[in-house]
Amino acid sequence: MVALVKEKARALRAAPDKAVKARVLPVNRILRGDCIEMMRSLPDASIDMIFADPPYNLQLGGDLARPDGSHVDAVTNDWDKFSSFAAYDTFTREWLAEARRLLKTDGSIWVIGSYHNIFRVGAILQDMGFWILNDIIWRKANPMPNFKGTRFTNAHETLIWASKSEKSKYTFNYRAMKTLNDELQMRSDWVLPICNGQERLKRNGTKAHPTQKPEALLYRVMLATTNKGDVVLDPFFGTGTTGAVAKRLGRDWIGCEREDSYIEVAEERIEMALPLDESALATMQSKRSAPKVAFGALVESGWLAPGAKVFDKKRRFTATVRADGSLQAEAETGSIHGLGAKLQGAPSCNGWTFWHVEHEGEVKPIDALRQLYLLAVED
Amino acid sequence: MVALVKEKARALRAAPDKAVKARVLPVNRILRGDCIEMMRSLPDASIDMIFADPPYNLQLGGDLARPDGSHVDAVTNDWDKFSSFAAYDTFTREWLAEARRLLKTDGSIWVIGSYHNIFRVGAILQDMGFWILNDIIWRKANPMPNFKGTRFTNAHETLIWASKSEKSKYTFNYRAMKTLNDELQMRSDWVLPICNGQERLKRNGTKAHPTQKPEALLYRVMLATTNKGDVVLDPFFGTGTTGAVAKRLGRDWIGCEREDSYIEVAEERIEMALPLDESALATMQSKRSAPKVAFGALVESGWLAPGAKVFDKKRRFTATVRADGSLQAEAETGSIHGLGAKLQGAPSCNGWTFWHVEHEGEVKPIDALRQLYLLAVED
DNA sequence: CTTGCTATTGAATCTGAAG
DNA sequence: ACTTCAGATTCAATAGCAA
Repeated sequence: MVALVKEKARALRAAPDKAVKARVLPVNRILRGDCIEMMRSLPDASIDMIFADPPYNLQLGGDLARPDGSHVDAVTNDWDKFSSFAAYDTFTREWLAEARRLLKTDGSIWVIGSYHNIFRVGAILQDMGFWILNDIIWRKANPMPNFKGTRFTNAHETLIWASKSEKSKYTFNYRAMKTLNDELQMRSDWVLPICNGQERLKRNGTKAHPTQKPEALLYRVMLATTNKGDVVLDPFFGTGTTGAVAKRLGRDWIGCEREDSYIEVAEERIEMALPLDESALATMQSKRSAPKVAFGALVESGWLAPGAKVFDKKRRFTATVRADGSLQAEAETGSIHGLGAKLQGAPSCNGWTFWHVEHEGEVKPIDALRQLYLLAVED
Repeated sequence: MVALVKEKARALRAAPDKAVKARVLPVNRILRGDCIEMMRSLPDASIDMIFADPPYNLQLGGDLARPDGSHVDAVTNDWDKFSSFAAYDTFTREWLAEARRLLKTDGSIWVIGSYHNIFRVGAILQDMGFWILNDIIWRKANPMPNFKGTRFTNAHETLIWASKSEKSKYTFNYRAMKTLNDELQMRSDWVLPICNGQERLKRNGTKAHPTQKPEALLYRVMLATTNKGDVVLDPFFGTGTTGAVAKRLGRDWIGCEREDSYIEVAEERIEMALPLDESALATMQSKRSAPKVAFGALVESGWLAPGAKVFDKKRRFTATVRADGSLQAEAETGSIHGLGAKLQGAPSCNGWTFWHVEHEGEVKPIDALRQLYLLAVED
């Protein structure tokens, strides 16, 4: 078994294309069984992102009744019972160790929980060398009230997003998140409704799973921290929200699940999920991934003549464009960035937005010329 | 010393009236020195509530500059430096052990932190036998942005509220909280602005303390979980927000603080604090903010599928919805507002009223979908 | 006195590819 | 593993000053 796993890992590193991935990884399938054992069958460093919704260890007391006398359907399943915090910690370390082995160097992991378990999970993540990137608050738009009036209404859950290590070059689709949030940076608190209505899966008229997560939550997680074609693993698959959203978003997925009844519901659900087509899947790209244009290219191709004057917005500084794309301001010379930084006495400067020109009677940053150049060069 | 402490504890249990309390407890005073040593001088089971704002162990890297080149004034104080997680844990266990000894059987403790430290604090609290009652999210109305676009904006801090044990008959003023929240149960997420403006204490023109907490936060904590005349201890007193609010609410307080400069500011501040009348309370506690709806939220939650077509009223322009909530019209992409403006050649555009969809056989502005979404999401 | 513009600032684990 | 350098990147609130 171990030899097989190693061979698979080699294959994956050697040629990570689609066919190879499908051959060495059981992609888009549910692995039936204990998640730790199932993870052991997968090769090292093969997973891009892990989403985990482990048991919360809720420690509920007796039955809970609403003020009208009706019974509250609490999470009382065996899988949520642990004899002690120590037992829960052992369980957590075991599945996280496998998760860590499976993650690629630049991969990241999400874990969701409540105050019952999330502090233990977070501390263990840190102890194991994961690097916390954010803690995210899912603020429930419609939480269950605190019927007895003994505490604050528990109206949120916490997600931890962590990279495999401090050095990981993790995926974060900043532009897509900013777009999704009406052109403001996406914050660490997310307002989303809980999973109910049509979305809530039923079996024989009752809820198929006690803690089904809303697809909107997974949608945001996956859009933010994976790319198309990435492999997402969910060790506690349940009714397959992760798989359904992954399929819609063009990501590959692997799920681990013990309970036959959940697997059955999940398979049916994912079967029915429709993948989005290419154009709908596209997201706003960050400038970082855009093709680079050297300032010199604008000079070469005549968008800006050598000898032209550029200046900062307040016209405190003026410089002359030289034939090689460098700038000169009195005795100082340098690149658009370097000279801008030098003149301001700043550690760095984005010359594209710092320097301006007069173009068609208007003052514009030279970045505007770059945009025009790019449009002209395309096709 | 130990004998004296025991005698004090006896006196306190025997006759816990005001005069005795003042004789055996250094009430309404700042204890100058290391918090663990200072706590050792106080008698067992003498404190009703502890509010602690310990160092967060931020582990910051190098300098950080804003996009405009200005410098971010980070927390670089020695008191926030620890050599490792293990060292931080040891420190945490030590001060929490004293805190636990000082707490009355039915007392409770609040600890505030960020993802850097709060998971460790929470796990240690549980290991020591404290019983977590809620984790509370302080959603900052005006957090510092993520200047480099590398993560989600860190827009909240976490508070843990725990009783001394599972059996504690802790104080929770349910009615007061409900009144404060417009007759709705107070939730576990609190929207409050950060401490700035007039409230932010200055010394020689610069902030007196790098991490001063807003009084509104302490106000809610104390109003919810203490009664008038209770003794509140703050082991990390800083500039004395806890003391100022305690005085205004008619609670007694004890603070521990090492730094002379903080003590000086705190003493002056508390001296000036006046008991506040009830009517002022309503204005200083901000109501729950109506969450704004981003167009992306409609996409995430399935009200509008990626790939759907939107168009202006006269159907001059058509665009396709993409996965991140951006729109695409031929070669152009952008947000609902930005693309609307671009296509019309207008300086700006309200995308909510400009773009329309077909919904239930009718053409409606997408704003109508937003209204439906809000109705569905409201409590 | 009001309105509008600009500058400042807040618990921050804050770049990445090429050489 | 190191350095170098192009160049990407910010939201809300408050204070101060000008009009």
